[in-house]
Amino acid sequence: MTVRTRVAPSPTGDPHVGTAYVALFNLCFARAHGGQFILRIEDTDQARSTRASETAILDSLRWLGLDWDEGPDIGGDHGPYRQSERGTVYAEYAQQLVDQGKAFLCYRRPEELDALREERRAAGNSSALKPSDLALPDAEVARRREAGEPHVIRMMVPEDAGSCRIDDLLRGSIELDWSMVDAQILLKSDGMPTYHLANVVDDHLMGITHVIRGEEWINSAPKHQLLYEYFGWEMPVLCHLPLLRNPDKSKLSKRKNPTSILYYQRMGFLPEALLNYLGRMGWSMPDEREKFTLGEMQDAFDIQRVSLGGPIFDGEKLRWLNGLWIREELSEEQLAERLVEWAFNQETLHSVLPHLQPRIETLSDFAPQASFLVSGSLDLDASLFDELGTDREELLRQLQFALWSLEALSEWNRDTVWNALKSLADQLGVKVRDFLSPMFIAISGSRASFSVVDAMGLLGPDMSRARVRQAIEVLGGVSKKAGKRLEKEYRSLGS
RNA sequence: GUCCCCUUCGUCUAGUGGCCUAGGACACCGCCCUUUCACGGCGGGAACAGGGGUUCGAACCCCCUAGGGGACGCCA
Repeated sequence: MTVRTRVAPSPTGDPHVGTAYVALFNLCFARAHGGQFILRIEDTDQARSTRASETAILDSLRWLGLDWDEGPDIGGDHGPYRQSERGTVYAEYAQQLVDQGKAFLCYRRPEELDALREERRAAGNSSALKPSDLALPDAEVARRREAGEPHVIRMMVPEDAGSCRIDDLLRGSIELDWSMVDAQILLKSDGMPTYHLANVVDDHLMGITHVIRGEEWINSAPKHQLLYEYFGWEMPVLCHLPLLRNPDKSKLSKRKNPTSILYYQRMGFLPEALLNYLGRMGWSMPDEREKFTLGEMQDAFDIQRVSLGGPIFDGEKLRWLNGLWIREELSEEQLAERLVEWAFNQETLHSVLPHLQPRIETLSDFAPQASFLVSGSLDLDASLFDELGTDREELLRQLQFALWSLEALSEWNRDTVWNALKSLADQLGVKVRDFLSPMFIAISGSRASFSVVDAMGLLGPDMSRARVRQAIEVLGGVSKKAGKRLEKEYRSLGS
């Protein structure tokens, strides 16, 4: 048995807890059956894939204590999609399907696709585009080819009514209508495969027998099954895990909840406890014990004990569990080591001292002034903001805009943060100084602190964003309606 | 809008037809321990979404309704 987890680095490089969640279950399933667990980076989007985001997620998984097997070499290391050589392998498979009439070249332009989808949706049906919808007169195809217009390769899909049966390890058989399945692009115009093609080809070449992934993939299972049929390969067993949710039950997203593993690390959670908590999401030990190690989970693992209701990732119990680990599993010696490792080490001190040495008069000034750097959520008081003399609505607007602009940053350091905030302040016509003062409070909890952008650089993206989010809450929050209005205004800023 | 998945205390869950007047954990409340606060101990309130079947018997099986979620990209 061989199972794998596909890891898609996020555009901002945040290693997502959902990734760790799926990886954990894959690992336990594989190990419980004496099989192999492979990790595979999946990112065929050249525009956003970076080596840094790959490293970030891999490091985070390692920090959690997850380990994986090497897996067969099917060409290139874990960043194969950026190597043109590897790209052609997928192109060859796609071409093979074209030759067999199971895929076709498509010269449609993006605007045409939009129009076609809108038309279908207006007619009251799904927006799945079929081969017949996409067909162009031969002459037009020839014209576009001659003109050197880009094309993609799409897969053929059934056009008539009927349904496709998918077997799921947990849900039994699922019937999905073919009408929902569009002529999926297999090879993009840049020659890179889409996830769907890469997924099937890789899994086959790597001898994957079981695919355990998030529920969000159920709807594309027919495409994958069809591809296996087209290639004449054996289909792996599918298993769809429930999705981790925000407290409002929507799919766990960083807009509503901290989702980055780095955030939890920074918050001072032990990797064992976080992993333990993830193991309690939708799963339970046969004896219902709350605290267990990865090893214990592996040994007791039974995929059938996964419950299907989407669990809400809610930090309260995680905190309790983390406390339990600190109290019961760590000796005083070990706890001291953890603290040093976490923040109280030479390196961290050295990154802070340049900012604080000029500002302290006694050594005892240090801790109070640096405390916000090693705190989780701050004890923020709304009245601090009031002293600024800006009304709350305007403060909320500025903080929300700042948050959005910080959320969009793919690289995080004092300069990128400063550039983002500076240009935002300019666009809003606010003096940087005035714009930054509420940020000071949000980040440090006080009006007097060293440079807020330096502080954000030290705090890192997750904690900084969380602090801004917290400030917004303390100031009364942004209502759904106001949020929409602000979003519109924010979007118009750039143009 | 269309299709799919899901539905036990506020939250995480146990439960796979009789052991269920539904068990545990977090959170909450009360008491005890204690120079404070935590920790710990003891106790309390709190749920089978609704309606129909099937069955001697249904939280568990079937159907309908409702609610929630997901998917519908040259993202993964």
